[in-house]
This record gives sequence, C-alpha cells and structure tokens, in this order.
Amino acid sequence: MEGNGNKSPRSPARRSGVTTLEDVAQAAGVTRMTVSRVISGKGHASAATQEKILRIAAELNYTANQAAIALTTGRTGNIAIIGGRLNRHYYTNIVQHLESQLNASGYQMKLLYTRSDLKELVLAINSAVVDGVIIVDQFNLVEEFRFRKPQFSQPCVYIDAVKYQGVDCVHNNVRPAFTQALEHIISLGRKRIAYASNSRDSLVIFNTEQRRQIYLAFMGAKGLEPEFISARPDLESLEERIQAVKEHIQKSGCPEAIVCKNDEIALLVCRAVLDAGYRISEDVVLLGCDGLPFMT
DNA sequence: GGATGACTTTACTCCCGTAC
DNA sequence: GTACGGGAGTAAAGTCATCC
Repeated sequence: MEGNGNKSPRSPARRSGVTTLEDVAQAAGVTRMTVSRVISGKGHASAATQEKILRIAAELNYTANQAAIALTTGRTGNIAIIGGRLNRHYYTNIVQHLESQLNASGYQMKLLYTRSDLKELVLAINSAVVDGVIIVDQFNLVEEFRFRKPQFSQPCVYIDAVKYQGVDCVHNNVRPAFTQALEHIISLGRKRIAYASNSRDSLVIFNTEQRRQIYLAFMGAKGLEPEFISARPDLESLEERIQAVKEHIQKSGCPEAIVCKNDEIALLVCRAVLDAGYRISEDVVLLGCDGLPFMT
C-alpha cells in the first residue's frame, strides 16, 4: 500500500535546499513515518518499499537533521570534550582515543577548546546540544559543573591520573607501570635515581603529582636517597630550562638514572644530559612515562 | 468471512526562537 | 502574551493480504 504523500498535512515552508524526510516521502509516495522506519531500520517495511526509499534518499542526498532528532528524542549523539592541554602529546593521545571510542559507540565528539577562561566553555555548553561532557585534566571545571548542576543535566565524567571522591571519573592509574619501570632501573644496578619534574622545588607542591609520590615511596622502600631535578617552569625559554637541568647535573654529577614526570620533561632532560657530556643508557638511564612513540 | 500478522498512516509531541 | 514553524519520533489506529 502506498500512502497519500502528495496530501501530506505538512507543507513546510522551506528555508533552504536541504532534503528532508518529507521530501523523500513525497518522492517515494509514502508518508514520513515509512521513510523514517526504513532509514532508521526500526519497524516493518516491505523489501520493495525499502529499496525504493533508500534509492530515492540516496538520489536526493538525504541525511537526517540532527537538530530535529534532538528535538524529539532529547538526544543529540554529541559528546563534548573539554579541557586537556592539547599542546601536550599525552592529552591529544587521550582525545584521539576518546574520539575512536565515541565513534564506535555511535557518538560524535565535539571538542571544545579555548586558550582563555575554560569556565566560559561551561557556560557555553548549556546552550550547546550535547548528551554529555567529558572533562580531561581540568578538575576546576568539574567543580564548576557540580556548582551549576541545577541548570545542567548532562552527565559529566572526569578523566585524569588522580581519583577524586564524589565525582564520576576515569582514573588513569600509573602506579603499576611506573613502579615496574623503577624496579627495572634497580635491576640494571642503578642506585642513584633522580626524579625530574617541572615543579619549582623538591617539595611536593601538588598532591596531584602522583608519579612523584610513587617515586618517593619507592625510594623510601628501597632505602635510597631521593633526588629531585627541577625543569624550572618559572623560566621563560626552553633553552633556559635545559640549562637549569644541565647546571644541576654539572654541579651534583649525573645521576645513574632519571625518571621524569612525563615524556616532555624527559626530552628536556635528554638535551641537558647530552649537553653536559653524558650518554643516554650507558651513563644514565632516562625514563619518561607518557607513551610518546620515540620514547618507548 | 473471520482471524491474524505485516505494513502503512494519522495525530500528536518535542523545544525554542520569531513574528504578530 | 500567544501562535506558529521547524524536522523527526512515538503510540495508536487503519489497511491489506493471506490463511484456514
């Protein structure tokens, strides 16, 4: 049976040349609902009707209007990703994996990024159409979402190496891998193991620096003296920071191994070690912990 | 011709900006 | 302040073909 597509109760005033469900229905001589069922694959439709509708939809370049779907279902198929220092390989890596997983689950990733106030993004997300929000590496934004909970109903998940109570989070536990790496260094006979980070001094400034805490606990358990190398984030240029590490090495001698907060610090330390006249591997074992391809 | 299932249609709904 | 338009989904009802 074919419906009275030409007598559709809707004759929308077209605002653009975009093909709609109505257009396909009229061309196929069926109703919008039949087209909808065929396109979505939900519900019954004869093989002939399916073939006809799919052919016409392809000819007319029909694609479902996501805004209209969101209107009826309340779902947009979009997930917003906020935060993450995208100039860091570690975070771009996370974002790439997130996109793969979201696409595999039928969602589209909407990456929201700004170099200014990230809280503005939280305000913007209220008007954006997304089904949920994933925050990477910006815990203050989680607090912002919690504060605005009454006006913001989308689920929010936080991703970082640190686990927070009372927050939906994916905790990236680096302890096993980092501990294994330290054990490997010990197995190589290296006893003087330093920790390099971009903290200003040897104190644990941020409790979020999990690797430093693991390092301290490990060295304590082995009865070894901890040693800290600061990559001096207060210095303007990269060369100055390399020079600061180099001066540490020249002043105190080169440690037998240096474990770094991340691969970027490892690259910086690598330059300093080489500039100071030492060899990587032979003189000093260098360890990063982010998974940069050339650091593994 | 009644029962059944497959197929299709109708009416209503969603939310929000805009026009009146 | 109210009505309307925008595009698509849902529930319920209607139509048709087939079988016994």
